[in-house]
Amino acid sequence: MASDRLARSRGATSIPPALELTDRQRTVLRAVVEDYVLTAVPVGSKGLVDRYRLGVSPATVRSAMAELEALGLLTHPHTSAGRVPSDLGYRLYVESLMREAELDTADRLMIRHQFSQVQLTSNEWLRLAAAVLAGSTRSASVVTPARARQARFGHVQLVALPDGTRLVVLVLSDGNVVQRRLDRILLERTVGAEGTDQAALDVAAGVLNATLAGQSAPLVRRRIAKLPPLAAHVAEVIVGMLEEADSVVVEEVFTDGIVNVLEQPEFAEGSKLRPILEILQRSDFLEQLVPVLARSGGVHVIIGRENANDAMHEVSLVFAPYGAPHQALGLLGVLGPTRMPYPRAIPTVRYLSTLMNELISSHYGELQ
Amino acid sequence: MASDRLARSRGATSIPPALELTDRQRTVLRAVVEDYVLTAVPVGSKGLVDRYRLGVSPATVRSAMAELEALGLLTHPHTSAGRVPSDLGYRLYVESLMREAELDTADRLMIRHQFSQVQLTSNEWLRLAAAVLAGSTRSASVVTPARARQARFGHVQLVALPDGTRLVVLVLSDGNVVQRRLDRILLERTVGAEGTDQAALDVAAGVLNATLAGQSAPLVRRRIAKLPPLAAHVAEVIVGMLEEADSVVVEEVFTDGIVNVLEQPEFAEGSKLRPILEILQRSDFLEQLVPVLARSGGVHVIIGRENANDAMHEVSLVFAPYGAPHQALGLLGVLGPTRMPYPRAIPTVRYLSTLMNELISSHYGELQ
DNA sequence: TTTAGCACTCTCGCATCGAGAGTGCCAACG
DNA sequence: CGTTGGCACTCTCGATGCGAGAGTGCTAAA
Repeated sequence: MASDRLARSRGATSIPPALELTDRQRTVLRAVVEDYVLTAVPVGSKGLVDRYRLGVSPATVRSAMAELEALGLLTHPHTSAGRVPSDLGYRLYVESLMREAELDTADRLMIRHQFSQVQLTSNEWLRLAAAVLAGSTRSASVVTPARARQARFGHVQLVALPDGTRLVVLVLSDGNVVQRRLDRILLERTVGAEGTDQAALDVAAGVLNATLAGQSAPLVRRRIAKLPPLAAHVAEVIVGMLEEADSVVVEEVFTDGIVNVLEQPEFAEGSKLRPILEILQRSDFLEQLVPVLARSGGVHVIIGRENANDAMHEVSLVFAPYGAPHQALGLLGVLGPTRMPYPRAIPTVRYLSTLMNELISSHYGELQ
Repeated sequence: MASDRLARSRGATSIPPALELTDRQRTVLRAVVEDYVLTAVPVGSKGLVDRYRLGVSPATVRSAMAELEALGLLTHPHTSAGRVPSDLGYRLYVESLMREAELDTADRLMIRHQFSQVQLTSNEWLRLAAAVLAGSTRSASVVTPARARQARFGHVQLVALPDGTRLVVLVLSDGNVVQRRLDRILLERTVGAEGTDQAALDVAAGVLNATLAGQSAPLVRRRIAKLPPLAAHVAEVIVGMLEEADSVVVEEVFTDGIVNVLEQPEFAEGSKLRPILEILQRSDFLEQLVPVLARSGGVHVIIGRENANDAMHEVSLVFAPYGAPHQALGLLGVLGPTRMPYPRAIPTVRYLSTLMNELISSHYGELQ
């Protein structure tokens, strides 16, 4: 049950199947992870016994720690420091040791209420999602708009503005709206100056709406030849708009809570948070995530070096897709130090993704 | 000529009118500022003479430095360190000592070319502006979309989508497009289920376009009573859309180059860049800037403690408005340490703001 | 199998110290 | 009289050394 909602991004660091721990080892590992996540200080045997009422002596804990270290689940910063979980240790913790801290009902209600206050189609919606994620997990959060993997024609409106410009407003089948201005000179060259008043535009829009519904860029292109001049000209523009929409996988990134990360002691040195800022500003990285998340839904956790990106050795991601299945896909998640409060982050990301799925499908109705 | 394009945000730290420097003092101050901006190391008399061929002995420079310090233009981190410009020193440098480093023609052409590649109405345009600013000045950059201070009705289209939803696509008179979904239940309650097909919507849109052109939210509201049911219902929604547009001063912030700031030695300690991140994420601060920039166009430079915000003692801003005069107003600029390459930043911000003005007015034509 | 004891190791904080950079002042010079 | 060289003085910075403290690993006993 844990494995279906969590997936590793690379097999390299997955847990060896033979890795079975004794009860004591499991208890100690759990305590070490939770203490270290809380305090950011390498944890020693003495303190652990004190704080977690383990009912055994420090010496016993020490030997358990040594075993866990031999298994690669804990590390030693140096001879005489406490233990710190390794990436593999976190992985094991996340997959089978952790007790998830679900959001309580009051939180859920409040979040739901906030979402009901803003328009689904506005960017405010995504900003809100980012703010909720960041606030609830005290990490940096990322949300990208939900987009169809292949843009399809939904509905077009052609608008003649009083200043003479002609506007194409295209509603994609995933509900997104894109617009583009028609070039005056090009327009006049193809159809002559006379035939582009609002009436003529309405006719053309009618033709396009009747013939292009649900078509992707290449299919629209194939129809162009059979259309009357004005409609054909607009259809060419529409092809461009669809192609542009296809070419962008992650068009915009909404982010919040960078300051949360800044406050973590591991990022006190400014240069350490460079990789995080880069992720948040460049969408390349998130784009790599899209296919992974699209394939299997649910929450994905990527811990430290499990990440292919070298710069992100000390960063963990907790991400989930959202959107309408087979229709539109967006990403949301949090990122912070590997020392992340997973028991909080995972349920929060999961809740938000299901909530947004739900809101989308109830608003859009049973959009074919 | 310098004073009309640069304005101080607060009079408190303005240069005393009686402050007249000898030629030597001016040369030394300029050299100190430029050396410190370059190296981030407090500059001593010896090195200054070596690097800037001042033609006098270190002792002479020392006495000039002492005079400048007495005038409040330089400071001493401690007894035995070199001199560092004070905020006032930077101010004087910016206003009368600096030789601006204009962008060369190749740069201008390249920038212009990049802008010609993207749609004016898309966010890509703003992202590009932010990227250019950040790249050219090696600071963090900020760009906000150009918005009318009061939203006015431009043109409306009502769209019946195949899935049954009804969409309001409103083009504001500043060229921005906003959209909202009509609530099905509310809609049926006011006009009955039958009268909302595309034909009926077209009629209503025609009525609205004929009566509401150029109207602001309160004026639209006054007309509602005289409209037929469907048009009246949509008009109410439009009032909401206009009011929402009015209520947001800075709706979105496009930013780039945070990593540039991160690389500056004064921000090596992570916590130092907190104020900068806050500006970039919260729009409150930028909103305060809007009225200042709107009143007098041109490039504004705010240096360190000239800024009312306490957290920004070590940060300088170089900002300019852009947009169509009396129509739409946006902000763009860079921010970095007070030790900023002003001779580069100021011309870049100025060029970009005039370029964007130009592009906007040529695209939008003579939009009354 | 668990526990207590103990020697050992390594970090961290603190104090010390000398080198180096830079200043301010003064007397001499053109 | 402005400029310059000389010189004593101050302060930071990095290296060094040292002791306290925390934590481990091992071993022998319960």
